[in-house]
Amino acid sequence: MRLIVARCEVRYTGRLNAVLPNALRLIMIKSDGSVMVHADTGGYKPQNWMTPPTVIEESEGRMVVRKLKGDDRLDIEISEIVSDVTHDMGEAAALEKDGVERDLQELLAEQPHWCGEGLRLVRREWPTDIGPVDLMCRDADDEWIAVEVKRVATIEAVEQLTRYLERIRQDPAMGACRGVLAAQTIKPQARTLAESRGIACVEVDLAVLRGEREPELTLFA
Amino acid sequence: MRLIVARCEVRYTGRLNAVLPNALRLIMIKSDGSVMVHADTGGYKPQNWMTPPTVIEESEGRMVVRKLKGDDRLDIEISEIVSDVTHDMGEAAALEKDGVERDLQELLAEQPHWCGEGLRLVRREWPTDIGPVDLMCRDADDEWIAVEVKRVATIEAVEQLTRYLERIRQDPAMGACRGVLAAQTIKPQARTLAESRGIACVEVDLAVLRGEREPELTLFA
DNA sequence: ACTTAGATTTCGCCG
DNA sequence: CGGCGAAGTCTAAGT
Repeated sequence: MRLIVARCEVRYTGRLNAVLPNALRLIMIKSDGSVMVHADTGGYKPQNWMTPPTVIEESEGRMVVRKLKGDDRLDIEISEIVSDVTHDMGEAAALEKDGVERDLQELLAEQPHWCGEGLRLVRREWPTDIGPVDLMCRDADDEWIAVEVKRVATIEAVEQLTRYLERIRQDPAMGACRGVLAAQTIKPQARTLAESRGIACVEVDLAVLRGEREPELTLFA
Repeated sequence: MRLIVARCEVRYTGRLNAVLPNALRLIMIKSDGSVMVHADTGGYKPQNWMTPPTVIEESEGRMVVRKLKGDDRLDIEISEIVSDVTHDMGEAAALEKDGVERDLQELLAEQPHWCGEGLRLVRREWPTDIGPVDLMCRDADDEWIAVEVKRVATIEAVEQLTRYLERIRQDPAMGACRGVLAAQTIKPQARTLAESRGIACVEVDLAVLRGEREPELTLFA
């Protein structure tokens, strides 16, 4: 990884055009060809960048980064170099995440009763022609239930599930299929829209699903 | 800006849990409190990070970054420091962009005929109770046309325009309002859904709108 | 303070 | 390789 602290002006042309006026910034060049231009503020995001695969040309006071395919182009004009160091970092193992939507879906697939009493799983990722339904279940009366799983459920999740239900119900055998929206958090507006469309809402707790915590019972029992 | 190259192990707990095994990485700390952990590959995105506002505690071989509000927490355990430098960068002027959705909307507002023959603009950002329609126009027959502008139009853009049309048509005077989806790129599924709902699709070219390029005519005229 | 919509979204999976 | 959906999305703007 190469770290250059320099006074520079940066131009990006490609999907749009963008200009960074001359100022002191960090230019980070990774060994995979990624180039990022960071200011000392602005958090997280580089002010300008190019993702691999790239071709980097360097000449006196100038660096041109091109995308291997396409017209994207980053022009860095360097007027003063404060520091320029390179570090060999070797391989860094990838990030291991836990608690994303997929984990939630897996846990609910194992314990579908959290989505509704007496539910049993028929299939995960039930295919429709507009995409897969997260969980397809049947209840004690053998009625079909389509479950959409989200970490945070917004109005869009309700629209998504509505589209699926529309398609599923076209099959006469599943004309009575109901919808359930299961999420760690359900936005109030999403809940309102869902209920107005007859879609049930279930807020689930990851720790409870894992048996690490008791489910909260009625507050004033 | 402080740049630390170090062998470290990083744990994030908050919205989810994530672990980065011990390896050589760059720890970037901006003066606004942003903390990013970058590997030498992986482009653009830090492997782990915390956006401001943060509180940073540092002790021997350990750094704890907490969000000022909330339970988010980054634990960096440092086993070896290769380099640790700080640079005063001052202020860096912001990025100036050109070619984002707003520019597209402005250009189409000036030349609404690209959205349909004989169209004239009534108003940009036409207000409805669920948000503003990008462009509201009338055609040669004085019929209303609601235009949704996107850089890249997905199925969500169609849903958005559909919601607007639903509301607009509740007004008896606008009961026949038509919808047009205008974008630089329209995804196939979005086009299919739009057309099945009677919404017209128009792909527009920024360079053509600016008169920098001739519109492509029929290929085999 | 909270919500909504855009982004050079990026990223990963699956066809 | 393209399309689609998730993301610790992030970020800016509006209410």
